[in-house]
Amino acid sequence: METLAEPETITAKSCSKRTCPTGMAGIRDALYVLNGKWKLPLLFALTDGPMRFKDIQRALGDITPKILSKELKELELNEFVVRNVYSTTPVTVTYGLTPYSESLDAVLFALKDWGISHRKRIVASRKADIT
Amino acid sequence: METLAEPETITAKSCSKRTCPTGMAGIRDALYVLNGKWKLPLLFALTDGPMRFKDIQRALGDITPKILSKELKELELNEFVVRNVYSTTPVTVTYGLTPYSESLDAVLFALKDWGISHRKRIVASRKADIT
DNA sequence: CGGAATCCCAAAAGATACTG
DNA sequence: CAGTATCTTTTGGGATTCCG
Repeated sequence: METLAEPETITAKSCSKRTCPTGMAGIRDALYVLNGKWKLPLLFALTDGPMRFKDIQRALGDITPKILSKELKELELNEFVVRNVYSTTPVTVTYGLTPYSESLDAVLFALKDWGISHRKRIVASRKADIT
Repeated sequence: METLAEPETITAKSCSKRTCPTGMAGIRDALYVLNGKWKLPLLFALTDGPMRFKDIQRALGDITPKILSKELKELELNEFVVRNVYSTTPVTVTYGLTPYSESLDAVLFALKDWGISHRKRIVASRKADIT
């Protein structure tokens, strides 16, 4: 996995129109790195502090070790996550967020808040259907 | 496609810990509705106003009509998009954003901004590699 | 133009088992 | 515990063709 798609040179410094190439490219770049079913939930789970492999697995519910391992590696590659190994017996490994990962906070929170309020809306409209 | 995953009843009203079940569920709910490669770019593209099918296709680059059609239907189902039909000959169809879709603005902007600055970071570090 | 229909493929994700 | 290895399934997405 690479860290980013080919860098289509972007010239504009800022964009008034929201669909300007830069804006669209921004969306796509972000999605390119945060793709898949697990990366955002994973990052969110780690915001409380480093966790061990098995604990992450439990926190995310039904992710298999294979997938989890792969996702963690990709997050490491993109410098969102650090892997720490402790020489206990048996060995202990934790995964924690990097300082750079904090740059994603706005995205994470916006997404979380929206998800929560969206669910409320859906639930409310379902009740209305019944009534 | 349904509009939301099964409504695991959430009790907590607010969360101090970021990884509390509600927060995690929020992320997953959001991702459930905004999944795939195209939904966010699509919503972003429409923020400048309604567009016709073919124009959307061009704006997104290489999306095929089949996929575009499917994605638009899902966005319609979730009340982010409205389909407008004009009885011209041949018929004209436009897709526009609903008021509810504005609730996604924070997500869209956060994602776009992050993507832009992330690219800058990558490009800068590549130059550093060369130097 | 605005799609639907059909066929096809690669990649993502899951199940299961196994190892140091 | 912290993963790896294999295998299988799913599904997202693309190519092409065709129709009103």
